[in-house]
Amino acid sequence: MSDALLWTALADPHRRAIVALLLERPRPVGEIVEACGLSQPGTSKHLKVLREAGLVRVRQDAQRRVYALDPGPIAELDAWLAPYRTLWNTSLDALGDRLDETAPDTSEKPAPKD
Amino acid sequence: MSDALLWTALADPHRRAIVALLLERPRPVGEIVEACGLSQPGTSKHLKVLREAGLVRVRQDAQRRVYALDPGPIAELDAWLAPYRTLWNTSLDALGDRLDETAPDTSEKPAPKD
DNA sequence: CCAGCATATAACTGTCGAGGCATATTTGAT
DNA sequence: ATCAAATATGCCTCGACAGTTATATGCTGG
Repeated sequence: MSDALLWTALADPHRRAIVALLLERPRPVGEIVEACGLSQPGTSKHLKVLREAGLVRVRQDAQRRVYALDPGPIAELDAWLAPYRTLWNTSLDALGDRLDETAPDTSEKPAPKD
Repeated sequence: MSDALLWTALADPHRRAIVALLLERPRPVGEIVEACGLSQPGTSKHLKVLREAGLVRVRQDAQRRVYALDPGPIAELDAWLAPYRTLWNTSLDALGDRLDETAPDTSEKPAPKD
């Protein structure tokens, strides 16, 4: 489908934070609310956007709704990225002076900031 | 810089189209205007957003301004994506055939922890 | 300097989305 | 049946942003 939903979903920093949270483990809404410091309805809305983008799925457990990450759409993102990856692999030398901006130790832990 | 600019820049479909155009080759503004079917000022505004996100650079050639893609920020996107890549390695390796990950010979930067 | 092309900026408008509060809905417990 | 807990939805406001037209800026040749 159109990846417009995917991009708009990930465009919001709160939603990226939620996605990062769910990368660690599935969580009920309450935990997510507390983690991202938003109101519960606001968080629910973000979760709805993420659901409609296919980024998360819900499992019902008593009154709780446990949200979990769905890797599919993120794989789509990776596919979108693929053509560009060749670009910086090949032109790494030419533009390398611009590329070494990030600290060399940023690839150790899966700790998405933001 | 903050990747918020990067995400918001790529959130717009016209801007993604421009980025795709510049992947093929650098282009002056006129070409981009014609390609994405927007007004010239509108296109210029999008280019400004892409510039401020670091996604494109400009080279002045007489009256023309030739825009070219800068792979740096897209590499940041790839870095953001990295933790999630492991996720679909484990769960659905059906689409995992494209994951050469970052090139193995990029000894310049320590390879993502695989 | 002047004319003309190519691009950027300004000012304005309409739309969309984020965030808040109040409320509805669903589920479990007593 | 009733109540409480957990989550979703409706309504509202406000600010951000895309897109337009008109105008300014910059560059080049004559």
